[in-house]
Amino acid sequence: MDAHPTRISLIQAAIRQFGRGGFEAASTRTIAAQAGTNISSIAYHFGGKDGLRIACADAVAERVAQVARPLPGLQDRPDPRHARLLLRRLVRRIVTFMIVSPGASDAVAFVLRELAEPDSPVLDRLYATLIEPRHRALCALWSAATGAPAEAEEVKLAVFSLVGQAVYFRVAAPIVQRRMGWRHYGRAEARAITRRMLANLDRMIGDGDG
Amino acid sequence: MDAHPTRISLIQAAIRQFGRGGFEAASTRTIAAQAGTNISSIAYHFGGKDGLRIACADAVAERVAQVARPLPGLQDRPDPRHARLLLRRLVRRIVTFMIVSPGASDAVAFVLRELAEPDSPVLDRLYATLIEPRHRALCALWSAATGAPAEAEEVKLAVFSLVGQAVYFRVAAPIVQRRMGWRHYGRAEARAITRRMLANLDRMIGDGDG
DNA sequence: GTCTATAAACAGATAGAC
DNA sequence: GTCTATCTGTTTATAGAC
Repeated sequence: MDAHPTRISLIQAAIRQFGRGGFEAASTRTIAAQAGTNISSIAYHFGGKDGLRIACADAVAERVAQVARPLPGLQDRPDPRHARLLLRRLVRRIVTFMIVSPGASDAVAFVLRELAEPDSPVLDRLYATLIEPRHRALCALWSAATGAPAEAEEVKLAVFSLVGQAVYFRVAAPIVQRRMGWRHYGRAEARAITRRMLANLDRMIGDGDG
Repeated sequence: MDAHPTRISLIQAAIRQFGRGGFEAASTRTIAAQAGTNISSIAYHFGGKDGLRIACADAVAERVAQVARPLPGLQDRPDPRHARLLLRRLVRRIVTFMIVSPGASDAVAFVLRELAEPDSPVLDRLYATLIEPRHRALCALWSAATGAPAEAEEVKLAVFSLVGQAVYFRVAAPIVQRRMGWRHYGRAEARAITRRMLANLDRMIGDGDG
């Protein structure tokens, strides 16, 4: 909420550290040092390490919400061709965000770690603010593109399949890059991944019933 | 290598703990207690916590190698229809292994954590023994099914897309289950995921050039 | 091989100066 | 708000009894 510079630096450093080795592996000392401030600032601004964790979850959720802001409203139901176009645009945006934007690696790793932990203290928060609304929106678009009901099991699983691919390309980057012979994720690599994911999307949507 | 019972118990407990909160979050005390032995056993059998980490990586790689043993040899090149059949069978097997087999959750989480860490001490090992050979085999099958060259960029990315979906369904299980309204991953849930992934596979392979 | 006891380094939290 | 200093508990590693 607050735009205090120390607060922001701490959150940024914490997402990085939490994303790399996990919450418990990151030490408040390292985070504070990387943020260019003192350890006690964490207690002052967030009440402790756990408070910092929550603040990180909120920060990521808010950042993603801003990137995904111009999503078409759920109320207007586009025709199949338009829905497919919007889905393609979203896939492009997701891949671009995840692959090329700096810092996305740590943010995605942080979120996935929290999502994987069954009793993470921020799981409810992330699900309600980040996962659920966006997954629901994608299901609605998928439904408009294919004609299947938006809340059908098949549709929900299809959307998970799609985002799962993107998440994997980001999180498993070290081995993907090694297998592909890539030195890093740059524009060319992002383009190749985008091409593949768009092809997957088109085929999964098919000509109707998927 | 050794079949010493304490060794095995320790590895099993360690994979579980490493998979849940990450390597650094797991304490040797907890691991030893869960294995029903003393902390010092870790130093004795593995030289220390790092040695245990390596032993875990080898254990998972070996276990997967056993499950994936009856893979068709790379030298014989099946015709497209047969290749598609084999791919479908492999998808079934992968989902079954990941979703329903007990303990797979922790093993997958452990491996993914190591793969995500760019300078994990066991990344090279896991890549060489677990990732590369299996990815290569899948690419060969994909090639046989579609006609595309096995080492083409598109093919390698397609295979990553496919396994990425399965990994995501496993690792992000808490939110998948919440969104799907599932209480856990059982036979019915595994069947639904398998159905979706087989549909994805069929469409991605298409009628040829994918 | 498995245990107890302990060492040395590290963690997060906090009291209080400024 | 930010710092230093310190408290308390926990970490891994290890020495040595059995």
